[in-house]
Amino acid sequence: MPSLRRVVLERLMRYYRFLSESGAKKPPQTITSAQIAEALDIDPTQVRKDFSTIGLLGIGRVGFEVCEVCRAIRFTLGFDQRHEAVLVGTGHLGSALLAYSGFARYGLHIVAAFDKDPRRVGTKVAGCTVKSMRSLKPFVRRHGVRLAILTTPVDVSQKLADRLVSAGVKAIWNFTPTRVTAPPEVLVRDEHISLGLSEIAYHLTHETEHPSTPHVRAS
Amino acid sequence: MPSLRRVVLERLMRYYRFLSESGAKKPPQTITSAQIAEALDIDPTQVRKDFSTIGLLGIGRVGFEVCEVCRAIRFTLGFDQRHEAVLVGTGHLGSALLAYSGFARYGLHIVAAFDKDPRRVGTKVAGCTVKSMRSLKPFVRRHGVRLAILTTPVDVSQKLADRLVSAGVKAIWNFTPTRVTAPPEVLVRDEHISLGLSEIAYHLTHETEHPSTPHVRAS
DNA sequence: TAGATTGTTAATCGATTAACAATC
DNA sequence: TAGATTGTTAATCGATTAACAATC
Repeated sequence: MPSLRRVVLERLMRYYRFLSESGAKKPPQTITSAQIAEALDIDPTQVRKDFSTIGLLGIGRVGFEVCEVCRAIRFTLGFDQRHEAVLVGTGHLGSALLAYSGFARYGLHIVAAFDKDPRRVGTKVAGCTVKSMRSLKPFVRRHGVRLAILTTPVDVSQKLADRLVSAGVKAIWNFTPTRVTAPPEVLVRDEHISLGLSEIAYHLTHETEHPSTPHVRAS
Repeated sequence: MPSLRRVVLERLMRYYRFLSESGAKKPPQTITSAQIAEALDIDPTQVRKDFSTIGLLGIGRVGFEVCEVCRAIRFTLGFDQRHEAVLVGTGHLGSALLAYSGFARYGLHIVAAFDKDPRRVGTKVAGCTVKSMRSLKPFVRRHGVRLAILTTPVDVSQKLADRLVSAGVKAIWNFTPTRVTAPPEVLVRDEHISLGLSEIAYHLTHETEHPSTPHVRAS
């Protein structure tokens, strides 16, 4: 299977969230691409194409089996695998992520938290004991952790990333406002809140000028 | 000026962050599109095209004046305006956003926080007194607030959005994992963390299979 | 069977990149 | 002036949408 583009992965996630949630309420056995498209504001052809990309075949005149779709997406995105992560920076955002219980259903488990502040080291955040930065690299090595979540305040991001990469992580989920680079084989996903802000601020500023601007949904 | 696409707005934000940060250290008067492109991993032509879109002209053989670029981006994205926002939901993530001091430089000011939990109402979070949900609509109306930040746990998002829209907000910044819809003139920007997770989980799952996959940077 | 829905190819659309004359 | 850099048009690339025969 060729490697999937980011836009496709994100749509797969949206399908999965929609189907697994609505399935929880009242399980419909099957669903058509048109119904999914309607709910998520996506073109029905796009839905069928995405499904076909991950090897899902529908049934003519009927649609797709919800369970089968969910299973295929879980398989493709690797939700049934166990992904262990370390989190660095136990400020507000770090605590929020530690406390978030929704990750487990996607196979993500934060196994340790680290902080530079000695007053925080040893305390518990969301049931997770905060470790000192000194123990970061050995921990990652010893446990073979492949994902690091960066929620440090500022400016130390790149150095931290370098250390993590040399310790062996294969992906960095960067919530700091600083850009981070890594070798090609290490995925860096930036979640800069300021990117969202650009769209918000622009809209609020120009909203009165262009009342008829067609609505473009984010995400 | 025609309305700018999301990708353009996000690139403008990245230019702005880079130029205003690097300018803080050691102010170079001018910078070339190639230098910006190099730093941000963007095509130099793209940089020039974006600048030309917002009416910025460079100087042949020299490049662009950093201050002028920053000013033009600030003007276009509306950072010099004052944007007031209410925040709904003072859990971990809500607190993190309230405590984040970086918004002000983009003109964003969170003027009030609201929570359903009576035990939280009246307490202070990051210097902001938490108000009851009953007072949300009147507050938005009275102060003419145009942006709402949603950091509630789950499932109440759509109802809340409807109330906020009827109270007059023009944009919703949605950090909840639930999809929210609004009339065309109201911008909804979703910051679903799970979308990022799709890319992370996929990479971690398939990383060993495709060691030679070209590196695509996020953000 | 008839008709709704799929799977896929072709057409369109938009965004990115290349090329290059104009400019300082 | 010579040469580096811009601004813009044209070419490419990729993603989305339309069309429609195949299918259940």
